[in-house]
Amino acid sequence: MGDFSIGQLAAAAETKVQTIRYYEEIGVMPRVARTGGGQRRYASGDLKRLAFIRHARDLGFSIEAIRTLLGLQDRPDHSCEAADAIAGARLAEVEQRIAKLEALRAELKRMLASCRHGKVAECRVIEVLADHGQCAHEAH
Amino acid sequence: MGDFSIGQLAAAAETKVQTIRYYEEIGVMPRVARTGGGQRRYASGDLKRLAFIRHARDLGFSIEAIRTLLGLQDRPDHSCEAADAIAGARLAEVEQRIAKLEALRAELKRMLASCRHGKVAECRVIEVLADHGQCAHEAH
DNA sequence: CTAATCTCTACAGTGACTGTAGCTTCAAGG
DNA sequence: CCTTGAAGCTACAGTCACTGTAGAGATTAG
Repeated sequence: MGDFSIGQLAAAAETKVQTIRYYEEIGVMPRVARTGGGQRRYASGDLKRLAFIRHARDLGFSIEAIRTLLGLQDRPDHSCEAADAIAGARLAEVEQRIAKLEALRAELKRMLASCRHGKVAECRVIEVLADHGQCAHEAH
Repeated sequence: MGDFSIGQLAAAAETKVQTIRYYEEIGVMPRVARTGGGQRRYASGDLKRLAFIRHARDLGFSIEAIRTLLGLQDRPDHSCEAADAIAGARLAEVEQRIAKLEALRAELKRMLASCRHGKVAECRVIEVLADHGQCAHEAH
């Protein structure tokens, strides 16, 4: 069971060294024991915690949400309702974001398709940007 | 035609007053004339420029991209190639983002669907977050 | 023992705003 | 003309989640 330096931990979790120190500072990673010279030494449990955090971040959870999820992990007997609520909220966010981006994609495609690739004066891309009224979708 | 205060301009463009001052500071909005007492007074051309910026921002263009697009507007005889390139790059970004979010949505749905809503100890949501290996998609 | 690599702290910078404090100016009503 | 309340002014701090830098000290392989 490991006795990693911060660099080894970073490599193992595909993170940057600074990010780990930042996580320690904001309290989502623990303040671990130090060598005589003051360098951090991590164990395998710390790697698991960091992997959890990174994975949740990759899924777009905020640090605050992760803080709650980490807190839940420490109370295994508790109902997981709160975890479900957080994941559910994240799903709703993602679905909204997708809908918005799809409208945006359509708009950009339309813009690009109608451009005749001539002079700026008659460029549809510039024109559409200048006049919201020419947008197909009112959404944004 | 117009002789707006900053508040009226903000209302007309559905922006905040501070945002307009920020745009002035970073040089995408002009430093306009002031009243004797030092308050900004805008004309209709300024509203058009602000609307252009806001619309482009709503479509997700960065301020740097917008700076270039605004520069192009001032050279109507120039080819609009650069504008097309910027819009094309934005479209590619949006498509990538959508693909990533769709993978994410699938992941979150799977997580939530397999949770039995019991104790934290056997919660699939927590479990999947802890172990990346349980993800269906390797993408992220 | 030395040289190369790593790690340390502390702080500044990113993007695109947003919010706050403590003032001054403006416009409308009396 | 005067007051009052809303709106404007500057300057700066805060947001989020890192990322980068400087200048020092620690560790490790040869």
